[in-house]
Amino acid sequence: MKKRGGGQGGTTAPGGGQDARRGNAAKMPARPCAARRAGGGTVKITDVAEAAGVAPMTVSRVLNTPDRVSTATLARVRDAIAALGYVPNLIAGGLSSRRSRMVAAVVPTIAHPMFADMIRHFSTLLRAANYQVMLLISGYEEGAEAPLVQSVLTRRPDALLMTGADHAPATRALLQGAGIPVVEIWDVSPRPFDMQVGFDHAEVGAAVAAYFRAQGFQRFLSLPAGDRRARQRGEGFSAAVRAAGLELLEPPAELPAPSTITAGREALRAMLPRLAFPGAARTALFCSSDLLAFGAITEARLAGLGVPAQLAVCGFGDFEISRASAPPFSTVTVDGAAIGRLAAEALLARLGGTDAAEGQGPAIGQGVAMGGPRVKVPFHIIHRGTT
Amino acid sequence: MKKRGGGQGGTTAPGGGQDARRGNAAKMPARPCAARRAGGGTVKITDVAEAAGVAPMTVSRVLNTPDRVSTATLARVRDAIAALGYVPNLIAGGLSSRRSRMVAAVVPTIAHPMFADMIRHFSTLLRAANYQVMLLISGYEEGAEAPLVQSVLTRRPDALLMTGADHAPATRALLQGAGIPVVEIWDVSPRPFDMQVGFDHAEVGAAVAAYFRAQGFQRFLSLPAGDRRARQRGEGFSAAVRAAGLELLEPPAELPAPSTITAGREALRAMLPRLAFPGAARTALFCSSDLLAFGAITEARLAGLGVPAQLAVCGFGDFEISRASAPPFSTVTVDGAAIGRLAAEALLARLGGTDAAEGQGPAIGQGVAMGGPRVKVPFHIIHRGTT
DNA sequence: AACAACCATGATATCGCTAACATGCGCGAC
DNA sequence: GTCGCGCATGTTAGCGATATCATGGTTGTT
Repeated sequence: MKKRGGGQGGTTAPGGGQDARRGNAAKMPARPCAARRAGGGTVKITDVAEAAGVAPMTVSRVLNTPDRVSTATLARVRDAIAALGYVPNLIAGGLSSRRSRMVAAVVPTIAHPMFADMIRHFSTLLRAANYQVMLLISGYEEGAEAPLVQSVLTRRPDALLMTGADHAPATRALLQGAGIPVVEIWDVSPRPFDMQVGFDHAEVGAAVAAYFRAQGFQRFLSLPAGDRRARQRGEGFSAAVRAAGLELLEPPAELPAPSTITAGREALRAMLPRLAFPGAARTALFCSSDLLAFGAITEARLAGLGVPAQLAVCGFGDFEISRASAPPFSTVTVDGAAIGRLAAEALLARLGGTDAAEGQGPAIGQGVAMGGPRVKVPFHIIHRGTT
Repeated sequence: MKKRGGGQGGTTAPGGGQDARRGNAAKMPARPCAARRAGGGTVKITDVAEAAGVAPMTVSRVLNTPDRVSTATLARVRDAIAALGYVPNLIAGGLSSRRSRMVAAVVPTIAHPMFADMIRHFSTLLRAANYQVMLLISGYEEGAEAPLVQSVLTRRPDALLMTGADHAPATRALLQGAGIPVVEIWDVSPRPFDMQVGFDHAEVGAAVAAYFRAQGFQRFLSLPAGDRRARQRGEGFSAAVRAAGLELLEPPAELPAPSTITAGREALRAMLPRLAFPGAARTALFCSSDLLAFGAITEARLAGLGVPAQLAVCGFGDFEISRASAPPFSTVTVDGAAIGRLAAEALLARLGGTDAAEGQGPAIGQGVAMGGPRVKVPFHIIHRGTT
């Protein structure tokens, strides 16, 4: 009673026949706003049904399974929808159908170009299948994930994308309870929670070490940022160097996460005494991020250190700056777009293909074979002038 | 009937008394997963109510207005919630209460550090008031906004943040119909849709021009990226130069949006013939983004052009690279964090303060006076070595 | 001592939409 | 001609929570 009287915004519509106005609205398709306001609330499916002279269920079909509605009815209902400016209420629809048509994506940061790329491709594919992506930024703190996941599960996403493969027991329990498809990206682990699309970060470090060794370097340094996967890359590098019995410089204090140019500069400055003395051997530096690498190169040149003559540098991420700064520097590239795409395809396959409204066959067969639940995407070292 | 038999995932629970199992669950708080699975579906509020021996409404109160529940009941219900691993269904709650506890934020890109900053602060404040932020990436295409807004309105956000102040009529109609608070950020316009927190981009350009003129420059160049607000900044700069009757070089073909380092390099390379000939006058360059500025500086130095001796450069955005590259370059800074914060406070004020669950007084009086609906945040030119 | 005011809790009726089943109609097959 | 099948549409009954009003017990007040 009172409920219906006051609109959402708290405004009260002056007295007047609702039904009469709605009847009018159907004949005046040019004034959606007027129609909207007249009702004192928002337009709902029954209003459209009434205007089009059909049952609400038919309107629902027009929106969700238009091919099961006759052409004439379809047109009539669509006209009514346009005339009234009807915007479906997915909250109600979701409650009824038990599908939210929403996929949540948890990433540590959006500032990282590679994550931005991944998300873009992931969203595009899901949107084409009629899912909306809800993006959640978790940061790099370890304990922040579970509350975030709990809060998003509250909205009953149909599927979940998580960054990283190691989760707190609390998080795992939540995911288990939710019973929805989950894809972990950007990392692989021996014990995936559900599906995975990523790569082994330690392998990246090892590959960079091998790459440097093949060029005859005898002295190595690793600068990893403070997050878990950056440390894994650094550790893979250091382990390979140690295994080969070569010299590994001890890095300065731990760097922040996410990485910054400034951190790279400061770390390199701290290392200068061991890099720039007369007769120092060439050193091969691996940075866990291109931002660190750019900072290190900047500082090295300011200090008069030859790059790559005295210090060779390889970054990670293939950010634009690695290509576009002078000189361009070597880095490791991972196809972030592919990760986003593969993750989306993996989820869509589990969700039962694309939506009927846009259906062009199942999402599988797109040229990608999701053999198992675990997909490793390749990475490559790009040789530029700094190695 | 059939509905209740099969769970969400399509699995069927083997025969067995549900009620008996649930009774057990209440006595075995250590096994939430078992409890969850036993029901054949997800745990709902009635399950918790039964386990705690109260009415569903009381459980709802525990979750939403805990101060209206007696201490003893509170504890009992909370135990039951933990024991069953209950995750509230906000889809159902939202339908009933007509509040989604969700605020949608539409931004053109998340790659831009300033947007990332804004969003972070915006989200933090809203989350503290028990709202979730749904982030939507619109890109820089003009027509993409309306469909995006329509699709998000489908989820009935309680409020909306939009980037920019100029929207297509279709978008405005949608917003009007939604009847929710809207804050436009990152720009101000003479005719705000609802609330605004931003600054005048043309003023930025004009200020940079004045700054250069004060240093005696006679020759100017503007490199704006292809998006609307970047062009406004460029236009403000050019207009000021023209108004002063000074020389304004014609820039090369339009740059892309969002801006890149590479675009800055290429644009500067294209301009070299008019900048680097013998006896050329000093030129003052304003770039609509720090990425363009970095590219331009990089290319200028490669071409042997003295910076700032022959080419002075000022960027926009105060990205890390403007501070951390060598040399650091001049730029315009806007407090993105403040925009995010002010936008959040403006919305919260309209939404009626923070949620009761976390309530610590209204959001107003946080030290910021939202006088009118339109807040202009200041910008500053940061002088570094390149001007 | 009687009554109002208040507090904690419960019962009931939706919120707007869709799954599942029901209906009626047209059309081809035998 | 009649049966049966399939299509377009309608009817009914929730989805899981909360707004609102109702209830019974407790406290404070004159």
